Amino acid sequence: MATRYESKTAEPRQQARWAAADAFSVSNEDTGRPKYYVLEMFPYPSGNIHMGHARNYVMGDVVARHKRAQGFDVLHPMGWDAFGMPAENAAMERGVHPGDWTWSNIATMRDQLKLLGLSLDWSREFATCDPTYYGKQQAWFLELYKRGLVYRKDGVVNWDPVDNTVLANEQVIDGRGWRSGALVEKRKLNQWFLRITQYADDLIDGLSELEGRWPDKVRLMQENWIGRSKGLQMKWAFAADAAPAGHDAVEVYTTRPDTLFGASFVGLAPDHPISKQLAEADPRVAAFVAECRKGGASQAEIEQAEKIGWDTGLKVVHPFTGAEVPVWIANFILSEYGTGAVFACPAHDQRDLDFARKYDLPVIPVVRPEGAGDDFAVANEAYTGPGSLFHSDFLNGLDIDTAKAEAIARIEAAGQGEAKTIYRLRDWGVSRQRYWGCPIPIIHCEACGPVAVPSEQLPVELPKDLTFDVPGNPLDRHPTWKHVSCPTCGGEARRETDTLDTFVDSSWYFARFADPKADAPINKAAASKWLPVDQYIGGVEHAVLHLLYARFITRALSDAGLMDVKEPFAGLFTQGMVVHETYYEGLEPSGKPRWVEPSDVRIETVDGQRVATRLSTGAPLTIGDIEKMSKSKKNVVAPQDIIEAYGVDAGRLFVLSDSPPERDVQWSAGGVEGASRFVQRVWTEFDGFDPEAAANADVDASLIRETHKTIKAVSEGVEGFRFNSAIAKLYAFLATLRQHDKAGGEAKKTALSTMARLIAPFTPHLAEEAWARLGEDGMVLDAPWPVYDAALAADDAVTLPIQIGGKRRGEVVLPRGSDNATVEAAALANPTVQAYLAANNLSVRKVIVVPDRIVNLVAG
RNA sequence: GCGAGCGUGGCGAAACUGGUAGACGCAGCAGACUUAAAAUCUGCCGACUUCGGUCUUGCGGGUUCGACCCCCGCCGCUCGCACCA
Repeated sequence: MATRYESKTAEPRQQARWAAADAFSVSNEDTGRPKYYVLEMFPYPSGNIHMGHARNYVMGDVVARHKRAQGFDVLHPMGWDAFGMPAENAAMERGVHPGDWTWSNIATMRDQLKLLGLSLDWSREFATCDPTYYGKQQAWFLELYKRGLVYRKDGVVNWDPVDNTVLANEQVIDGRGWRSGALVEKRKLNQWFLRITQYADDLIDGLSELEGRWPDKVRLMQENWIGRSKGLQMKWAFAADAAPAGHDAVEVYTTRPDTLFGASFVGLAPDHPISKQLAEADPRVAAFVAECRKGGASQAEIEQAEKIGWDTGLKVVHPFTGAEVPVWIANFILSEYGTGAVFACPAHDQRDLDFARKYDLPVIPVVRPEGAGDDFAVANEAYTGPGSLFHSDFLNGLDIDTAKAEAIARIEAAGQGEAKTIYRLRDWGVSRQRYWGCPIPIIHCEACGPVAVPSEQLPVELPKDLTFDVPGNPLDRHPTWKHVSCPTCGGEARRETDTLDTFVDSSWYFARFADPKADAPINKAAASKWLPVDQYIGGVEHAVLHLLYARFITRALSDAGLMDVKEPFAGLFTQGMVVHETYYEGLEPSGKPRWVEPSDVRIETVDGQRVATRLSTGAPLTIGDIEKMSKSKKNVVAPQDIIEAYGVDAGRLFVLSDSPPERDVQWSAGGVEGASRFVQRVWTEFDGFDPEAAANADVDASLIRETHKTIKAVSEGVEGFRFNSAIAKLYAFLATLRQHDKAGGEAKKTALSTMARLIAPFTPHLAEEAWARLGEDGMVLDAPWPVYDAALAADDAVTLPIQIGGKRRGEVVLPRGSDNATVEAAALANPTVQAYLAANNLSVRKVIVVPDRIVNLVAG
């Protein structure tokens, strides 16, 4: 009688074996084996491991275990992205110290994570809030400071009024703070910046090397974010005697110098220095500028906003024709982009056209599509397509690219401007007015200015004795911490009280994992062994945040000689979320649904409809949308509960089996039960295996074929990140094994041994138990990945579908590799085919044979 | 508005470079075992059908011996950027 598989005892037993063998610690010494670095985006210690984490880390674990079986030295570390606002919020709400709160969360989550049976090298674990980590960050920060990549400036910054701190451009989503969701305000502050724009070209150009190993989507998002455009920066001189004081020209930027002959006005941003100067002199201009600022901030408003303008009465001179062109102030011109001023060619730019139509300004087409005549005109839609120049003097007849080059050449020759590449990307503002972050290692001295903290004084540690009862930066309020003497002159000085954006912490942690205890920020030799990360796995939400910052910092640190790698992540996979149906029992008076937890819900099918009832009260429930698991909607399923009920392996299997990894997976109780059944059945196969049972030649041949087909399919599934397909093949292979449950001999044993090794990345505990039950040596963990043999997988006979005119009408079974003439003869002789042809009065005109696949009869 | 992606049974999905659409799982139905239920096992499970078949991958067209796959035009959904000159 077969025994039941007890995950509750088996899983801890196997985890203990791995721990006793220290199975996942990996050495920095050269072993002669190739290296493979698998990394999942490390978690913020928010309190508990949730399903999204679990899916992320299980995917990484599948890759890590598979690569190990393939003979690689696999580095698979784990750490904690431990600085951040929630810790300070907890301090304010509950009076706990952010550090205590964070470290206790880490302890909880580490235990939860260990339940998942991940092949992690825990000896390399660290948290970014540990001075042994952030002190090294301060060291390299100062290195970049020395090299001019860190600077301080007054600037208009994004201010999050809820978190009371500054945000970088990347951290403002739809005008709101990425974390708090509060509407972001503009403030003028003195801030520290990292010169990411210096790497703009390199960051774009590097993307092409990642083709194929990074999702196209992410590469494109980064490219768009950096937003490189090539164009012309040029001066439009004011007409004689008409210049405003202190200005002799308006400097504009354009990507369409080819359309210069179509210029009908020059536009200034409301914040342009000339606009401001005019506003000071004329209250009507001031009123107009104020009108432009009103409502400007939010996206929806910008979209709706009508174009408005103010004719300054000033005129500038066209560089080619000498004609006078009016200067307008317009609300749609951005002061932060380019020079904050443009020349407008309404015929070939929709915004300019909308504006020109409203204010009745000339619209002169200068590019016409192929075939259009001299009368080509635009109505209310600007022409932005390809074509050739006309109405344009010396540019007439040229195509757009040639005309651009020619216009630029003429302007440059005349000394009126030059070709220029500009970027949408701004420097990265890294100052945060918060306590729980890495202190910026700078001391401000009245006499000497900002001075780097000397290296022997690093790390600059955070003080512990603070109060969090008032808003604002607690560091700044600390009675003594900021008062220091100047390292240069010894005079009275003040520490920088801003801390670094936490995205700085996560911009180099992957390099620190190479040797987390190194004296240098990065152990160059160890980093050279392991980096780049071969497979990085995480959510798409970091496409232009973390992933861009990390690429920048890696380049900067390499240029500073701290490491030797430019591109940190050779392969990237962005995984989908874990989502769950929501349930609610009526609405609150406020109109919000009264959410009910899934554990309190029973789903039945009544008359083909899914009906939800509340278990505890029997009340009928409404089934809501399928959404990302979140506490507020109560649609959360905790990994620990699943492990308790079904075991880790069933949970691991389910999060990977139901959807492709890049897509969201919908959690369902039924789904995980199915996975749990699979675990049981696999065990039953191994447990019931009788090594003494007699072999059977026919069964052996088909088992061997299926074994090899499965090896191929599962290997390809794992390598191609199609875990769901790989798992489906494993289910199918189990069905095959079950069909031959009485079989014995070598073929059956090989099939089972292969099964154990193929399931090992997904259900490692079960695989170990099965391996041991089979009497194999050692751990399946160290067993080599099965090798596919095409010859053994090949069927002797193939079933060829017979199509007539592309529709399947019958089939014929023939030996594999039959020649076309044989196939053709067999198809034509097929009784079903003959009957069909006769019934429809058709005769065969042509026969197409795809060897071993299909035969198609063209009939008429 | 611009850019990218997606659309296949009741549901999640599969189909490798154009070659038997719906593998595998969930839900459902029927049966076996059981005093009964659960568990387990076996079978069925796209739609229509006069049981011969016919239709079927969002809609309309095209290319091809053959299209979920390639091309053109629509419709719908999701994501990213958003007055970037």
